[in-house]
Amino acid sequence: MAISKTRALAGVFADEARHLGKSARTRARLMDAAVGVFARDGFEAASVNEIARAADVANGTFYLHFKDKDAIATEVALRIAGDVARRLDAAMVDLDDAIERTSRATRQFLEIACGQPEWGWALLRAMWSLPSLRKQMASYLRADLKRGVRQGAFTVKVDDLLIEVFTAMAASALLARLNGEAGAEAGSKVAELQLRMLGVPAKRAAATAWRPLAPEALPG
Amino acid sequence: MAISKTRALAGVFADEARHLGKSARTRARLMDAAVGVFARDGFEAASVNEIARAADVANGTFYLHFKDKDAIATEVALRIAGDVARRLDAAMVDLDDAIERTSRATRQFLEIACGQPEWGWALLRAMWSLPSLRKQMASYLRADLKRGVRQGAFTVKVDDLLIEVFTAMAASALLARLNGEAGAEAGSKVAELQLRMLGVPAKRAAATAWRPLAPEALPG
Amino acid sequence: MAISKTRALAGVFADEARHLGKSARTRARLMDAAVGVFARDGFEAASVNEIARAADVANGTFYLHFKDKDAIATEVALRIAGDVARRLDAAMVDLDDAIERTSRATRQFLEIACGQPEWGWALLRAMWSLPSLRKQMASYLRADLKRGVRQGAFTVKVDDLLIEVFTAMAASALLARLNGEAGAEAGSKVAELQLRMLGVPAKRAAATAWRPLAPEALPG
Amino acid sequence: MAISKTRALAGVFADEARHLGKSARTRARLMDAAVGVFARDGFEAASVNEIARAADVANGTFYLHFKDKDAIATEVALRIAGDVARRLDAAMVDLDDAIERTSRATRQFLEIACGQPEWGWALLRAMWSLPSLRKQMASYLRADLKRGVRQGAFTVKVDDLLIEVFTAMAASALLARLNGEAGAEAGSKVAELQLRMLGVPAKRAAATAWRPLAPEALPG
DNA sequence: CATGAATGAGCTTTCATTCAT
DNA sequence: TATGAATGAAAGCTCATTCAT
Repeated sequence: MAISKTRALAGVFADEARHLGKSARTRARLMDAAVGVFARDGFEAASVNEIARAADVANGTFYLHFKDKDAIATEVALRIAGDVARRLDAAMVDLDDAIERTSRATRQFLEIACGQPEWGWALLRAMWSLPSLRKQMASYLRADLKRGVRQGAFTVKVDDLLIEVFTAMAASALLARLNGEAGAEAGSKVAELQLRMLGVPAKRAAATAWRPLAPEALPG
Repeated sequence: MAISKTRALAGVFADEARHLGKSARTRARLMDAAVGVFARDGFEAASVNEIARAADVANGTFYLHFKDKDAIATEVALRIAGDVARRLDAAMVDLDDAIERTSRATRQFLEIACGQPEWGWALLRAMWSLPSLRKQMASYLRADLKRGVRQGAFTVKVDDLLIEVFTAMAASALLARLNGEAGAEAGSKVAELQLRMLGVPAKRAAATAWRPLAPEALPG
Repeated sequence: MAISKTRALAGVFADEARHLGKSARTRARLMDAAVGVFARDGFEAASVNEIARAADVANGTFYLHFKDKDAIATEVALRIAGDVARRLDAAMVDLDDAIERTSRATRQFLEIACGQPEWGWALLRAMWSLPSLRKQMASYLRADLKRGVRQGAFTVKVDDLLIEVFTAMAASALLARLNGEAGAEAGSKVAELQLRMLGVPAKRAAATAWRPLAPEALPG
Repeated sequence: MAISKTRALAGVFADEARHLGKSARTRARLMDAAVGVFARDGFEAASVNEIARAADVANGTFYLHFKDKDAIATEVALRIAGDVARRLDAAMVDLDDAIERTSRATRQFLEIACGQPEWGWALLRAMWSLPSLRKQMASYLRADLKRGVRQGAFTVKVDDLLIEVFTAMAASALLARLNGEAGAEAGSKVAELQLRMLGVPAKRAAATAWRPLAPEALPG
């Protein structure tokens, strides 16, 4: 516990960089700080000085590590997205059923993003302004949707628009949760709607989406 | 055609104010300019100076007509949303079937927003940063969804989250169209997905969503 | 009483101009408004627009009557100073004793200026920034001081510096009263100090400075 | 002499900060510049940009060192007042006679303030708009006036109004000297008037106020 | 590598002033 | 005369970015 507490304080990136060189550690501190500042002030209102201050480095130091505000924002977003995707993947590595996979992906995505609201906000803002991020997340998703079609579970054509729409549904639920307008059940609600949309019979959709998540599948 | 071209150049608000006093015309010019700047730069990045320049008035003139950027943004967003809602309403005044209404609302919303891409972008950005705008649009939608439940066509619970999700689906399609990633068929695609999600049988959903829109129902 | 109330509402200048042409009346309204705005906001912070608004005329109208803010300020100050001087003069027309005259001048000046705090502030600010105003007020004063020397009551050399110092003493008392730091007795206190400074024996100075002012000598 | 000339050019604050860090030196330059601009334009009319230009730094640099115009004005005024008070105090440390002290305070105050006309103007303007400055200067004065009363030399009641009036007399002499309307004798003249006002017999007042100031008591 | 003082463009806002009506 | 919309210079202030140390 003490360790995880320290982790939280130091920030996830700083923690990962603990054993790297000084430069990498400073860089990581900046990224952790950026996540916090973006989440608090929003991307536009965040200032480089503020990020540097939060990272406890001189403002000039920022520019040794990042070209500008956009650069750190993009990097942070991609790293977060990559991390989230990796965790989702790991949680579903031995799961074959597409319906189950799709439902879990949405539900666990929300759990992870809401468990670390700062990351959640950063992700949300990044999904809005970084198409490349959406593309990255889409590749995992596309595979599962295609799998569902192959398995005869989904009766839709899998194309870019479907991916966008599916993603937007999850994103809107994330926004509602981060805003406090929706509770923990939002994940199941949206997963159910998504499955219905994909052609899963209502009963099956409800059963899958509302089945309790195994504790080991939850974020740690 | 010549006329509609002039209209486009002058901007919709300026056009409406053509016969009003000088003050109202300047105000309208500023609103048209704001639409363009918000659409191009986003709300946060837009500057009052830029809006004034686009409206071809001195920067000080802006403050004769609006207290600040928020004031013009809110007014523009509400006027646009009101205009769109009015047009949707008018097109469906004699339509009773909820499935039909819901499908049409999404499809025509996209037609209208894409027909005037600047308005489309402004709407999209406003929906992101003005919750009040989402609430306003939601009220129309909620009525139709409830109607569908009453008619036995929709098998979902109508709550805030459903509204948000439904709206997000339309918004994601709008984004794809404005980005050029999706074509005119995006409206039907999304409408179909929405109907499936609401519980409409796949066949009926497809039939309704892809039925050609009567020309008179299209925006003029 | 009703009349004097109306006077107060309309402003002194407007009242004086009641029977003049329209232009003169507008001009007078502007001057009354300026007195109020200068007193409330200070000269620097006062804006022409605000004066025009207080006078209930269009902002452009201001420039038909005054070249700029300085012009109206100077004119207002000189008119006020002239008015005050006239009233002081009238109240002392049959008074020969220089000691008495000097004491009364200070005390009644304070009464008048404090009776109309807006005029008081305007005067005070004007005395600070308009040397010409100080010169104007000085001429009356110089006559009385010389009279006192002639009468053998004052044992000082009457020169510019004495006038300035004497005036500054009255002004500082005015400031203290307008600030609420001093009460009605400030006039007598300062008058006594002035007389002592001029060489009047302490007893005589006190007796004169603290003798109740005849009611008819008070401002109406 | 060459050195003292350089000092004058660099400004007193900059000179004091010569051996400090770069930040402190820039800050000092800004304060010197502010003294000059306040003296020339007055506090209200002075602009931050103008101060920065006079200090030969970028406008943004100003805000690295001071929150706003008020902050630098207050600091400058207090530093000047403190400096003047310290010098007066030092020159009178072994002086017991209240009459002598009071006379010297006024005369040397004028010498100091006129020896550095910019500081004189800044002081004058600050006394007008910063009551806190008057209060600070008053505390020294009050002690000497009370001492005079204790010693039986002054026959007045020492209260706030007396302090204000006494201060105003010195200030008016300072103004006259800075304006060029009065010469070096103004100090003695005013000191004499002040002593007479306080109750010192005319002869003694004149003798004290006009006694040549020892050279070592003059500002260096 | 890191620092942090300095920069200056650019933002929001106010306001004295002009001018077509 | 009077109006009031429009102007544009200039104010206060912020912030991404550079650079000497």
